[in-house]
Amino acid sequence: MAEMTVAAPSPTLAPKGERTRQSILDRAVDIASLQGLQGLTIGSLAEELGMSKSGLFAHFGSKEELQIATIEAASQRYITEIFTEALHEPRGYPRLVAICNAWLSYIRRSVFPGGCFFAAASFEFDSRPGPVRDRVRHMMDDWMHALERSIRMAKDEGHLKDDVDSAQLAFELNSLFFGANFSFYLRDDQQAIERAERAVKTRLEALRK
Amino acid sequence: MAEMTVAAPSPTLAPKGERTRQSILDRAVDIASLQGLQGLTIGSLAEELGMSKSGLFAHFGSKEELQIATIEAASQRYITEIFTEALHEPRGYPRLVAICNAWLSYIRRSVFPGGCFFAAASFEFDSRPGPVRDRVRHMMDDWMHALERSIRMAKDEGHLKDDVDSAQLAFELNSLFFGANFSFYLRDDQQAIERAERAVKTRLEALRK
DNA sequence: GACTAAAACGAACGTTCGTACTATTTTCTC
DNA sequence: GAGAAAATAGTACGAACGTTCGTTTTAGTC
Repeated sequence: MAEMTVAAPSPTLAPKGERTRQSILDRAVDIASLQGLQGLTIGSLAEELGMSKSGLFAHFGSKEELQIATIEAASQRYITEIFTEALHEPRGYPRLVAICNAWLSYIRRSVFPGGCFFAAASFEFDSRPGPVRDRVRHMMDDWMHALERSIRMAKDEGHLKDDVDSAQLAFELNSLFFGANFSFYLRDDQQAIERAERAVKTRLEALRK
Repeated sequence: MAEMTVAAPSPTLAPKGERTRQSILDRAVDIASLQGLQGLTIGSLAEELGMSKSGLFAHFGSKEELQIATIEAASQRYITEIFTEALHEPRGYPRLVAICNAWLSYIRRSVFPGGCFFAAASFEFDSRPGPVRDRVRHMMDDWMHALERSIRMAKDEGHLKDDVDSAQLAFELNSLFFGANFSFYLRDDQQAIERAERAVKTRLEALRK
């Protein structure tokens, strides 16, 4: 067969393996958000990508490593979605509101096709000790701390009352986010996001200085 | 071997099959709360109960039927735990508070060893169409409606402000419950339940008439 | 363009999955 | 306590699981 390298696939700088790995994980994240991290299987993932089980498997070495890499890939998507735009807002109250809105928008737009990857993973692995649970937990600890930090900044900027308990408020906001996910995806409640918006707004304004 | 029916196993009136079925489901509910409804397998369930796969299988006819029966069994435990005592409280505000406290107590006591069965099932099946999702959804619709009803009763009794939106408040309370489950089981946050209690109390008292 | 290393494949492993069928044991009823 | 009915066990099945291995193809380097 003639060698007709018509055009380089694209001016990608990363080596082939890295590119494939990324495309595997992109798909893995979507599947896991629909079927769970347990329901994510190597065979069906390979089939969807049109590659062999063994070829795919070689990238990770074990199912557990695939799950962990999938969590890592999902983190990146999550962080991008929730923080990227919000960080353009001035620190304090505006940024906090932006984060809340970004979260609810992320649900409405189904950034993960099966709903928030981490809400699902949290409830799937909350009682299954092991490296996968550890990673999910670590990610959620990071997220909660980031949320607390943005609340603390709003206090520091003098936007929220001084006696606001950051961890308490972060707990409440996160609960509303997960509640929105629940009502939106399981109950098909189109009002779920408005409800969460309203609750967030009411709560924040009550604590405003 | 001599027939030594020393004592009737117990003065049970239900036929054998029914008794076995119930003991299977009791165990199935616990396993599913830990491993998920997907992770609940017939083989391991049979082994734990010391019976054959086929013998167990015959009770249900399919894995899907086992899952549905497990959901049904979990509903009963749920309803008992959340409502039985609370219904002794006078209708209105006291009963609403009792339901909230029962929910949080149900988490603290790990009534299901892996955390709330329905929180887990909701996030596991929210995007997986089929009879199992339908049952989970139906159960959760019932639960939310029951919660709304108890809020409406509190309004009718004149305990809550007239402009309280029952569906909105039910959404917020349920979100806090799920949030407590999340923080308690995934993050091992011992304060999770107090936080939820505090948030519930603050919210309810703000709406009190 | 040749050489090397990385990447992907194909086939097979042992195990477990859910399910089907038949035989045996146990329970219930008269 | 005999007979019918229900419950359980045993065995087998095809498919899918995660994983291993040896081979072949591809990509990157001089």
